[in-house]
Amino acid sequence: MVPFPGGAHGTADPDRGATARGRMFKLSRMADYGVVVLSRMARDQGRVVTAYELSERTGLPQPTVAKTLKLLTRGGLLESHRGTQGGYSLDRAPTEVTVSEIIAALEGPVALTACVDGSDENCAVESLCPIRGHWERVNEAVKDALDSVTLADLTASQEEAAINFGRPRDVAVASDA
Amino acid sequence: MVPFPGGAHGTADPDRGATARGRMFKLSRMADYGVVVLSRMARDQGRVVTAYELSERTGLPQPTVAKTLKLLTRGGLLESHRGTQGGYSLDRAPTEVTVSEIIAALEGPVALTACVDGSDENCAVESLCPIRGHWERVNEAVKDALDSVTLADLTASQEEAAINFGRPRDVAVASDA
DNA sequence: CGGAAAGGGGACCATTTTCGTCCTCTTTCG
DNA sequence: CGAAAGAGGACGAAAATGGTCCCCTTTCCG
Repeated sequence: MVPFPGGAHGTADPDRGATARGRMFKLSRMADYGVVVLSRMARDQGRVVTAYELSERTGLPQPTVAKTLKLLTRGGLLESHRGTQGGYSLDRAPTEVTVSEIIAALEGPVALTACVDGSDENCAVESLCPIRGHWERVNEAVKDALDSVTLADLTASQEEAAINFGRPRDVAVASDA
Repeated sequence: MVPFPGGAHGTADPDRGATARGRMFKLSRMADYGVVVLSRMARDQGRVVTAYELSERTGLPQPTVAKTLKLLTRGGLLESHRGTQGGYSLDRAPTEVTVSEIIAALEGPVALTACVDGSDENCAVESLCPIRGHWERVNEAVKDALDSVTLADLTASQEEAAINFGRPRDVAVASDA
């Protein structure tokens, strides 16, 4: 299968010599698509675009883009217009859309472990479990972090980003908080 | 299989009516184990314990605990002692161990998308991709958040937590912005 | 000096998630 | 009323995760 290798940003990375296998906080590919799509929409903010047009413009497969758009709509990030001449529009300014919302729309609400979010069932080590509920602190921290970054932040200076393709990532380790 | 239902905190949660299926930032179960194990070790800080003892004390299966301990050791969070009378010890104070480190040891370094961490390969929508490198900001934010919570924070007032077993989750996903 | 108690490092398999696609229904414009 | 869109969900293939096991090395102790 794999219609376009590695998705939007290439997750095809069979082995890396890291400490452990994966990548901590692996953002789902859907979320990635979400941002790509939203960013593209931000360029003609307010305008109504169809899923098909967006798929063309982003280079992502149409069915996937459609799915993404549906989820973003449910999440309250897009306004949908049905019927002929329909499509989707971004009615909020990119500065008003947080990454947290985007991810929440595509992956569900923020919650790290099961015992964080109200499932009081089957904790096999109930009596011993020393954490019980303390992941919430972490949860909060992450949520706050995600709330602090907006779609606009991600979209900003995209030209620059295009130019710097292949750059050493000096950008990292910015903000203090 | 499923030797002990739902792992340390119970991930058995077939369906929830949330916007999307999953749980944003699903922390891997390994990380959960890691914290459980480390917390238990923190109780007799400095003392050397065997994987077997820890498995008994936490209620988690021995092989899994062993694996977890190995990873934590590689990650530099534990000191291991081989041979008879060997075991593991926590030589840093719980206040000096960040959640970020724990997760990194068990899941790999912080990185949200592939194009964040220096892999400049196969971005299917290279020319169109408006983000290219801007996830780094998010990445940073999350990393910082994780750096700000220590093992001590998670372990603190565990008695209290035990009492609040089954509480309504007012804490979760609170904060506004 | 040899055996038993530990940990080290992987291989391996089963289960769970994720994701990408498709199909059918509803809405709305012309 | 018909065509162009979105809504919603079912499904199947592929990938990630997790849990176990096995064999090797180290070290203590008799």
